[in-house]
Amino acid sequence: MRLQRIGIKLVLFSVIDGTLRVYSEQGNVPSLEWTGEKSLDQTVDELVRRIPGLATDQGYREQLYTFSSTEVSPSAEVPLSGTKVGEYDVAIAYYVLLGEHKIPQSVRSRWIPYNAMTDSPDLVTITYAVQRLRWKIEYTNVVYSLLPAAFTLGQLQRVYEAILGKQVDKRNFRKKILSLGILKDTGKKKRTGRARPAEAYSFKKRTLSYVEVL
Amino acid sequence: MRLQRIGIKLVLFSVIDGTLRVYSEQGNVPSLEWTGEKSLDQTVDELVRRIPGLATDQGYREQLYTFSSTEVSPSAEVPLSGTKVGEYDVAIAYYVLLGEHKIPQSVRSRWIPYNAMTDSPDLVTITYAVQRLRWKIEYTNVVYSLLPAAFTLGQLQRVYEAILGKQVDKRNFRKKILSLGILKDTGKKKRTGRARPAEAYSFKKRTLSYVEVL
DNA sequence: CCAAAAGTGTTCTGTGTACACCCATGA
DNA sequence: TCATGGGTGTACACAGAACACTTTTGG
Repeated sequence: MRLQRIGIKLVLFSVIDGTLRVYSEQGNVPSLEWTGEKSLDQTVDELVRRIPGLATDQGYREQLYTFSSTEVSPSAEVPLSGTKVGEYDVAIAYYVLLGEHKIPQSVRSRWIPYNAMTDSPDLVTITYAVQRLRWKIEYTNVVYSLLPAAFTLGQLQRVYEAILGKQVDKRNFRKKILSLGILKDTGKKKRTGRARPAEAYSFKKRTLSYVEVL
Repeated sequence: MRLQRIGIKLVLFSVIDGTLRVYSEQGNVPSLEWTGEKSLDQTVDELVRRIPGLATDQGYREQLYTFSSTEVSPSAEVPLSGTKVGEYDVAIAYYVLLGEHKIPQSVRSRWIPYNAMTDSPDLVTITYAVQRLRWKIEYTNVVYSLLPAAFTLGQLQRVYEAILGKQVDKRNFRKKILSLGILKDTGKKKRTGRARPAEAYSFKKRTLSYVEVL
């Protein structure tokens, strides 16, 4: 029985300055060997805690895929050709969503716009993570994890636009998002720029829930 | 560094006699320890080959999830509470789709209707696999892997109904499936029951392709 | 002639999408 | 007063869903 090295890879997302970004050092996504001493979850926690300025127990987490360095068969989910698992035989990839407000200014230089990661060895993982995230925001309330407790519809829309990579119509966006019934109006106002204050909303639930598409 | 045991679990699906079934022995889904000597893919192959009456390189395969026996954090994808990974510390689950015509009559007794698996220790895995399969047939042509090269629209509809667990309207089903443009009319006829022969269709592509929802 | 499955259209409803202007505020 | 973002309604196109009868065949 050959010794296997199992790694955990973490794609950390945040929407900062209206741009979807990932945390990266030297073009790589954070990773850690899983030794089996702790659970997978605890290992992911540890990986998050190692990121400058972050605590654990923050944000939304989801397992993405388990990549194998020797994978050959066609996979429906992930375009495997070109997949790098780096120094590991198997890498279990996760993504985590963090609100901009939880990331100290001082460490934001390591948060890179995801579409500037084209040369990263982790490109496949990142691309797949973005795809999964795009799917997820369409039919769940996950974006709660990228926003502060209270926010304006404008802020919310900018988060969606950053993730989807395209602009959406303001009126249609509001109509749809309000019809989903996942937001509650706080009755307060909030100013985002230097212009007119906007109504502040919050999520009814700040845990993942699937949206009634009816 | 503690020694970890990594398992591969396999949910084998087929639609037999109009019912979605999984292969099971004593209520368990096939599994195998992954020793690291072969790739994950090769190990899955080996697991398929061990099933009575089956060859490898058959059907559609997709990785589902990597379960950890010590998982505690809430997962969006999979309801983890109650997840059993059996004798392993970590289990990587896959599902495979096989056409009824590839399964010898003599071994069909081990193919159990999926909704009769309520007492299986693999219930969570199976349930999740069914959910993923349901999603997948909505926006891809995966069902090709559950049907012979030529089939009638009636057969196709019965496969959909078995997977979705509900009946669908014949006219609406035909309208939609034909509009997707994934089928081609063979010009031949095929008789399924003892009644009027039906037009035979085949899939334009028998590899996974995503369907243009327009 | 009967049982069994094949085949075929129309109507309604709801959702997505396109689209333009006025309002409140701070600088 | 100007720049900035907030806020609002309508019309059209398309897709999903409901719904019933005739046809072809073998037994």
